[in-house]
Amino acid sequence: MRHYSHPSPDEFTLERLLYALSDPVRLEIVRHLYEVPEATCGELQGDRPKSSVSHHFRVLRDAGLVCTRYVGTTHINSLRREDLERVFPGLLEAIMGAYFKLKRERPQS
Amino acid sequence: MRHYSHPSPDEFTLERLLYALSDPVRLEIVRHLYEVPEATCGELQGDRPKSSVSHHFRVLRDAGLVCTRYVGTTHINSLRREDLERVFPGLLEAIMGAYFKLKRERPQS
DNA sequence: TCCATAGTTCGAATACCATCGAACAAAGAT
DNA sequence: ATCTTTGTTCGATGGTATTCGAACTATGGA
Repeated sequence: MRHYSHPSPDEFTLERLLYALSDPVRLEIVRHLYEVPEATCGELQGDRPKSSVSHHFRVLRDAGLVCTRYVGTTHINSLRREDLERVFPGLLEAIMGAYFKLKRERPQS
Repeated sequence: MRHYSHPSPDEFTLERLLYALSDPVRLEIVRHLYEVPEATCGELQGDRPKSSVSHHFRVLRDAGLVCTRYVGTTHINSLRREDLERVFPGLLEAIMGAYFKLKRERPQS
Protein backbone atom coordinates (compact mmCIF):
# COMPACT_ATOMS: atom_id res chain seq x y z
CA MET A 1 0.00 0.00 0.00
CA ARG A 2 2.96 2.25 0.55
CA HIS A 3 3.53 4.52 -2.39
CA TYR A 4 1.70 4.88 -5.66
CA SER A 5 3.53 5.17 -8.93
CA HIS A 6 2.67 8.43 -10.57
CA PRO A 7 4.26 8.61 -13.99
CA SER A 8 6.24 11.70 -14.82
CA PRO A 9 4.86 13.89 -17.61
CA ASP A 10 7.42 12.68 -20.11
CA GLU A 11 6.04 9.18 -19.61
CA PHE A 12 2.51 10.19 -20.52
CA THR A 13 1.22 8.74 -23.75
CA LEU A 14 -1.77 9.88 -25.72
CA GLU A 15 -2.95 6.33 -26.30
CA ARG A 16 -2.98 5.53 -22.60
CA LEU A 17 -4.84 8.70 -21.77
CA LEU A 18 -7.49 8.12 -24.42
CA TYR A 19 -7.86 4.53 -23.32
CA ALA A 20 -8.28 5.53 -19.70
CA LEU A 21 -11.06 7.91 -20.66
CA SER A 22 -12.83 5.47 -22.97
CA ASP A 23 -14.50 3.78 -20.01
CA PRO A 24 -17.75 5.33 -18.73
CA VAL A 25 -16.90 4.77 -15.07
CA ARG A 26 -13.52 6.43 -15.39
CA LEU A 27 -14.86 9.23 -17.55
CA GLU A 28 -17.42 9.99 -14.88
CA ILE A 29 -14.74 9.96 -12.18
CA VAL A 30 -12.68 12.44 -14.15
CA ARG A 31 -15.76 14.55 -14.80
CA HIS A 32 -16.32 14.73 -11.07
CA LEU A 33 -12.71 15.64 -10.36
CA TYR A 34 -12.92 18.26 -13.09
CA GLU A 35 -15.57 20.10 -11.09
CA VAL A 36 -14.16 19.81 -7.58
CA PRO A 37 -10.57 20.28 -6.54
CA GLU A 38 -10.26 16.87 -4.93
CA ALA A 39 -12.26 13.90 -3.73
CA THR A 40 -11.76 10.61 -1.94
CA CYS A 41 -12.25 7.28 -3.67
CA GLY A 42 -15.31 6.66 -1.55
CA GLU A 43 -17.06 9.75 -2.85
CA LEU A 44 -16.68 8.46 -6.38
CA GLN A 45 -17.63 4.93 -5.64
CA GLY A 46 -21.28 4.86 -6.62
CA ASP A 47 -22.50 1.44 -5.55
CA ARG A 48 -19.57 -0.44 -6.99
CA PRO A 49 -17.35 -2.70 -4.92
CA LYS A 50 -14.21 -1.06 -3.65
CA SER A 51 -11.92 -3.32 -5.60
CA SER A 52 -13.47 -2.16 -8.87
CA VAL A 53 -13.11 1.48 -8.00
CA SER A 54 -9.55 0.92 -6.91
CA HIS A 55 -8.80 -0.68 -10.25
CA HIS A 56 -10.18 2.28 -12.17
CA PHE A 57 -8.16 4.69 -10.11
CA ARG A 58 -5.05 2.75 -10.88
CA VAL A 59 -5.73 3.04 -14.61
CA LEU A 60 -6.29 6.77 -14.21
CA ARG A 61 -3.10 7.17 -12.19
CA ASP A 62 -1.08 5.15 -14.68
CA ALA A 63 -2.34 7.37 -17.47
CA GLY A 64 -1.20 10.44 -15.57
CA LEU A 65 -4.69 11.78 -15.17
CA VAL A 66 -5.05 11.50 -11.43
CA CYS A 67 -2.80 12.07 -8.47
CA THR A 68 -3.54 10.35 -5.17
CA ARG A 69 -2.16 11.28 -1.78
CA TYR A 70 -2.71 9.95 1.71
CA VAL A 71 -4.49 11.82 4.44
CA GLY A 72 -5.05 9.60 7.43
CA THR A 73 -6.99 6.57 6.31
CA THR A 74 -8.42 8.22 3.24
CA HIS A 75 -6.86 8.64 -0.16
CA ILE A 76 -7.45 11.96 -1.78
CA ASN A 77 -7.51 12.27 -5.55
CA SER A 78 -7.12 15.23 -7.84
CA LEU A 79 -6.56 15.81 -11.52
CA ARG A 80 -3.02 16.54 -12.64
CA ARG A 81 -4.23 19.58 -14.50
CA GLU A 82 -0.95 21.39 -14.94
CA ASP A 83 1.01 18.35 -16.06
CA LEU A 84 -1.76 17.40 -18.45
CA GLU A 85 -1.98 20.89 -19.82
CA ARG A 86 1.73 21.02 -20.43
CA VAL A 87 1.88 17.68 -22.23
CA PHE A 88 -1.51 17.77 -23.95
CA PRO A 89 -2.51 21.43 -24.22
CA GLY A 90 -6.25 21.92 -24.44
CA LEU A 91 -6.99 18.23 -24.56
CA LEU A 92 -8.64 17.70 -21.20
CA GLU A 93 -10.77 20.76 -21.71
CA ALA A 94 -11.86 19.58 -25.15
CA ILE A 95 -12.78 16.14 -23.85
CA MET A 96 -14.67 17.47 -20.85
CA GLY A 97 -16.34 20.07 -23.03
CA ALA A 98 -17.57 17.33 -25.34
CA TYR A 99 -18.71 15.28 -22.35
CA PHE A 100 -20.73 18.13 -20.87
CA LYS A 101 -22.19 19.03 -24.23
CA LEU A 102 -23.47 15.50 -24.86
CA LYS A 103 -24.76 15.29 -21.30
CA ARG A 104 -26.82 18.40 -21.95
CA GLU A 105 -28.05 17.29 -25.34
CA ARG A 106 -28.81 13.69 -24.40
CA PRO A 107 -30.12 13.83 -20.85
CA GLN A 108 -31.53 10.30 -20.69
CA SER A 109 -28.46 8.34 -21.76
CA MET B 1 -19.60 -6.24 -48.81
CA ARG B 2 -22.43 -4.10 -50.00
CA HIS B 3 -22.96 -1.14 -47.74
CA TYR B 4 -21.13 -0.03 -44.65
CA SER B 5 -22.93 1.18 -41.60
CA HIS B 6 -21.95 4.73 -40.88
CA PRO B 7 -23.52 5.87 -37.64
CA SER B 8 -25.39 9.13 -37.68
CA PRO B 9 -23.93 11.95 -35.56
CA ASP B 10 -26.53 11.54 -32.86
CA GLU B 11 -25.27 8.00 -32.37
CA PHE B 12 -21.69 9.10 -31.74
CA THR B 13 -20.45 8.53 -28.23
CA LEU B 14 -17.41 10.05 -26.63
CA GLU B 15 -16.35 6.74 -25.10
CA ARG B 16 -16.37 4.97 -28.44
CA LEU B 17 -14.40 7.73 -30.10
CA LEU B 18 -11.77 7.79 -27.38
CA TYR B 19 -11.53 4.03 -27.45
CA ALA B 20 -11.09 3.99 -31.21
CA LEU B 21 -8.22 6.44 -30.92
CA SER B 22 -6.53 4.65 -28.03
CA ASP B 23 -4.92 2.17 -30.41
CA PRO B 24 -1.63 3.20 -32.04
CA VAL B 25 -2.51 1.72 -35.41
CA ARG B 26 -5.84 3.52 -35.58
CA LEU B 27 -4.39 6.74 -34.24
CA GLU B 28 -1.82 6.66 -37.01
CA ILE B 29 -4.51 6.01 -39.61
CA VAL B 30 -6.47 8.99 -38.40
CA ARG B 31 -3.31 11.11 -38.30
CA HIS B 32 -2.76 10.25 -41.96
CA LEU B 33 -6.33 11.06 -42.91
CA TYR B 34 -6.02 14.31 -40.99
CA GLU B 35 -3.31 15.46 -43.39
CA VAL B 36 -4.74 14.27 -46.70
CA PRO B 37 -8.32 14.58 -47.88
CA GLU B 38 -8.73 10.88 -48.47
CA ALA B 39 -6.86 7.62 -48.83
CA THR B 40 -7.46 4.00 -49.68
CA CYS B 41 -7.11 1.24 -47.11
CA GLY B 42 -4.07 -0.05 -48.94
CA GLU B 43 -2.20 3.19 -48.50
CA LEU B 44 -2.62 2.92 -44.76
CA GLN B 45 -1.82 -0.74 -44.50
CA GLY B 46 1.82 -0.70 -43.49
CA ASP B 47 2.90 -4.33 -43.60
CA ARG B 48 -0.09 -5.64 -41.72
CA PRO B 49 -2.41 -8.29 -43.14
CA LYS B 50 -5.46 -6.90 -44.86
CA SER B 51 -7.87 -8.45 -42.41
CA SER B 52 -6.28 -6.56 -39.54
CA VAL B 53 -6.47 -3.27 -41.34
CA SER B 54 -10.06 -3.94 -42.28
CA HIS B 55 -10.87 -4.57 -38.64
CA HIS B 56 -9.35 -1.26 -37.56
CA PHE B 57 -11.26 0.60 -40.22
CA ARG B 58 -14.45 -0.93 -38.99
CA VAL B 59 -13.75 0.32 -35.47
CA LEU B 60 -13.05 3.77 -36.85
CA ARG B 61 -16.23 3.73 -38.91
CA ASP B 62 -18.31 2.53 -35.98
CA ALA B 63 -16.96 5.38 -33.89
CA GLY B 64 -18.00 7.85 -36.56
CA LEU B 65 -14.45 8.92 -37.29
CA VAL B 66 -14.12 7.63 -40.81
CA CYS B 67 -16.36 7.47 -43.83
CA THR B 68 -15.70 4.90 -46.55
CA ARG B 69 -17.03 4.96 -50.07
CA TYR B 70 -16.55 2.74 -53.10
CA VAL B 71 -14.71 3.75 -56.23
CA GLY B 72 -14.19 0.82 -58.52
CA THR B 73 -12.40 -1.89 -56.62
CA THR B 74 -10.91 0.45 -54.05
CA HIS B 75 -12.47 1.81 -50.91
CA ILE B 76 -11.74 5.42 -50.22
CA ASN B 77 -11.65 6.71 -46.67
CA SER B 78 -11.94 10.18 -45.26
CA LEU B 79 -12.48 11.75 -41.87
CA ARG B 80 -15.99 12.88 -41.01
CA ARG B 81 -14.66 16.26 -40.02
CA GLU B 82 -17.88 18.23 -40.12
CA ASP B 83 -19.93 15.68 -38.23
CA LEU B 84 -17.20 15.31 -35.64
CA GLU B 85 -16.84 19.03 -35.26
CA ARG B 86 -20.55 19.45 -34.75
CA VAL B 87 -20.80 16.73 -32.12
CA PHE B 88 -17.41 17.17 -30.45
CA PRO B 89 -16.27 20.72 -31.18
CA GLY B 90 -12.52 21.13 -31.08
CA LEU B 91 -11.92 17.57 -29.96
CA LEU B 92 -10.31 16.10 -33.04
CA GLU B 93 -8.07 19.11 -33.37
CA ALA B 94 -6.98 18.86 -29.72
CA ILE B 95 -6.19 15.17 -30.05
CA MET B 96 -4.29 15.57 -33.29
CA GLY B 97 -2.51 18.60 -31.88
CA ALA B 98 -1.36 16.54 -28.92
CA TYR B 99 -0.32 13.73 -31.23
CA PHE B 100 1.80 15.99 -33.43
CA LYS B 101 3.30 17.72 -30.41
CA LEU B 102 4.47 14.45 -28.88
CA LYS B 103 5.73 13.25 -32.23
CA ARG B 104 7.91 16.35 -32.43
CA GLU B 105 9.11 16.13 -28.86
CA ARG B 106 9.75 12.40 -28.80
CA PRO B 107 11.04 11.54 -32.25
CA GLN B 108 12.34 8.04 -31.43
CA SER B 109 9.20 6.55 -29.89
C1' DT C 1 -14.04 -15.76 -69.85
C1' DC C 2 -10.30 -15.77 -66.75
C1' DC C 3 -7.26 -13.48 -63.82
C1' DA C 4 -5.68 -9.75 -60.81
C1' DT C 5 -6.75 -6.28 -57.42
C1' DA C 6 -8.94 -4.36 -53.15
C1' DG C 7 -11.01 -5.23 -49.28
C1' DT C 8 -14.51 -7.80 -46.30
C1' DT C 9 -16.04 -11.69 -43.46
C1' DC C 10 -15.37 -15.86 -40.92
C1' DG C 11 -13.27 -18.72 -37.43
C1' DA C 12 -9.84 -19.73 -34.13
C1' DA C 13 -6.14 -18.54 -31.05
C1' DT C 14 -4.38 -15.44 -27.97
C1' DA C 15 -4.34 -11.81 -25.00
C1' DC C 16 -6.28 -8.36 -22.42
C1' DC C 17 -9.76 -6.05 -19.40
C1' DA C 18 -13.59 -5.41 -16.04
C1' DT C 19 -15.71 -7.24 -12.15
C1' DC C 20 -16.18 -9.28 -7.85
C1' DG C 21 -15.20 -11.48 -3.24
C1' DA C 22 -11.77 -12.26 0.06
C1' DA C 23 -7.69 -11.33 2.41
C1' DC C 24 -4.64 -7.69 3.63
C1' DA C 25 -2.48 -3.01 5.26
C1' DA C 26 -2.41 1.45 7.50
C1' DA C 27 -4.22 4.93 10.36
C1' DG C 28 -7.57 6.62 13.79
C1' DA C 29 -10.72 6.02 17.49
C1' DT C 30 -12.30 3.78 21.70
C1' DA D 1 -4.77 -3.59 22.32
C1' DT D 2 -8.80 -4.02 19.53
C1' DC D 3 -12.06 -2.41 16.25
C1' DT D 4 -13.46 0.48 12.46
C1' DT D 5 -12.71 2.85 8.27
C1' DT D 6 -10.52 3.40 3.82
C1' DG D 7 -8.59 1.56 0.20
C1' DT D 8 -5.21 -1.91 -2.03
C1' DT D 9 -3.87 -6.49 -3.77
C1' DC D 10 -4.78 -11.17 -5.15
C1' DG D 11 -7.04 -14.73 -7.79
C1' DA D 12 -10.67 -16.33 -10.50
C1' DT D 13 -14.21 -15.66 -13.95
C1' DG D 14 -16.40 -13.98 -17.97
C1' DG D 15 -16.43 -11.10 -21.68
C1' DT D 16 -14.37 -8.62 -25.34
C1' DA D 17 -10.30 -7.19 -28.65
C1' DT D 18 -6.63 -8.14 -31.62
C1' DT D 19 -4.47 -10.85 -34.86
C1' DC D 20 -3.98 -13.85 -38.56
C1' DG D 21 -4.95 -17.09 -42.42
C1' DA D 22 -8.34 -18.58 -45.52
C1' DA D 23 -12.40 -18.20 -48.09
C1' DC D 24 -15.27 -14.92 -50.32
C1' DT D 25 -17.18 -10.72 -53.21
C1' DA D 26 -17.06 -7.15 -56.45
C1' DT D 27 -14.88 -4.62 -59.99
C1' DG D 28 -11.73 -3.90 -63.82
C1' DG D 29 -8.58 -5.49 -67.29
C1' DA D 30 -6.37 -8.86 -70.65
